Amino acid sequence: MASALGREEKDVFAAYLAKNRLKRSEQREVILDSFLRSARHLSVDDLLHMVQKKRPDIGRTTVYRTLKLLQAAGLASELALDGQSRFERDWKRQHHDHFICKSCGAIFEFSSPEIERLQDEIAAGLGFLIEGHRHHIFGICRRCAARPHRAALRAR
Amino acid sequence: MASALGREEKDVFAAYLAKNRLKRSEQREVILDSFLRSARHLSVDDLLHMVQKKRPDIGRTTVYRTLKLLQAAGLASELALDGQSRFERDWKRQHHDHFICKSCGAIFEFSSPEIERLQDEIAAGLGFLIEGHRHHIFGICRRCAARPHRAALRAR
DNA sequence: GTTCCTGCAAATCCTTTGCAAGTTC
DNA sequence: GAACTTGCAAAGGATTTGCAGGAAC
Repeated sequence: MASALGREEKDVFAAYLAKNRLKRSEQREVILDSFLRSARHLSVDDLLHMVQKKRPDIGRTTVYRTLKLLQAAGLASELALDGQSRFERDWKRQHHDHFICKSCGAIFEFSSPEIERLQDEIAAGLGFLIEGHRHHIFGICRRCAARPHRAALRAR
Repeated sequence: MASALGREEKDVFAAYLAKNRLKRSEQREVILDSFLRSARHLSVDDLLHMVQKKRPDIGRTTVYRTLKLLQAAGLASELALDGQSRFERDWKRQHHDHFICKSCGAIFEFSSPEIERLQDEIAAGLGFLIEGHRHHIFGICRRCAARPHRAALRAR
């Protein structure tokens, strides 16, 4: 099973490395594998911990560096959240944006072709060439809204 | 003229301080005044420099602290951009979002009631209570698009 | 007088970089 | 062997905090 998981992405990464005359390494393989198995929206620390369960000697620096490569290869995308970045799989995923719960920190995804279209129209009106966008909605998720005490507590 | 500029905002700030048993100070006045005169979307450094033209002894820490107060008073809002925050006036301004030119760094504003409405609908469908949102569009502005050399240069 | 402010220096937090040693090709 | 990687420690940059002295109320 392990070998089938994210096979396509592993191939893409291998091709990316080859094309750029970079080398494979066990660290990079372990990091990519952990990344592919992970829940979405992980922080560098989340990923580091997963990775270190398999190879405790892999350092944080290497995780940072490998995440950069994954982004360059089109496999990961970064979510710049406040002070800390989070990363999610990006290979062949449709574009989407995020709701972020201020109470529990959970991140939900949404997408709206209509919003995208409106965006494009507005940009076109300004002569602006869109390269990307980030649309974050902050609030309280359904679950936290249903538990006022805990929600209030976590929000500090 | 100076006294008329942002009179309402100055009153709001004075009221905020009073209500919270905080004290006025010349530093806070100079900082608010500079903030009100400024172009939009200034960084802490931009504001610090403006402030120090009038009072070179005012420190960066005080600017940070005063910006927090201005936000709490509803006079300023923060734009968390990548590594560096920017601040803009927020008193009685209609909500808007931002285009950011990756080439020259310029920030343009836009707003779309339609997008807001779609957002609200999507959130409602998820049982999510919206508290706010940030919608940033990145790309190349009309001016930079018209000057390919300079644009390419600045983009590094 | 008490409480709040200020500026400095030091501390944080996240992320990047320099470098010597180890790997991959 | 040449070129690339790694992990550590140190550096970076933005922002916050501890604290002693100074203002405001």
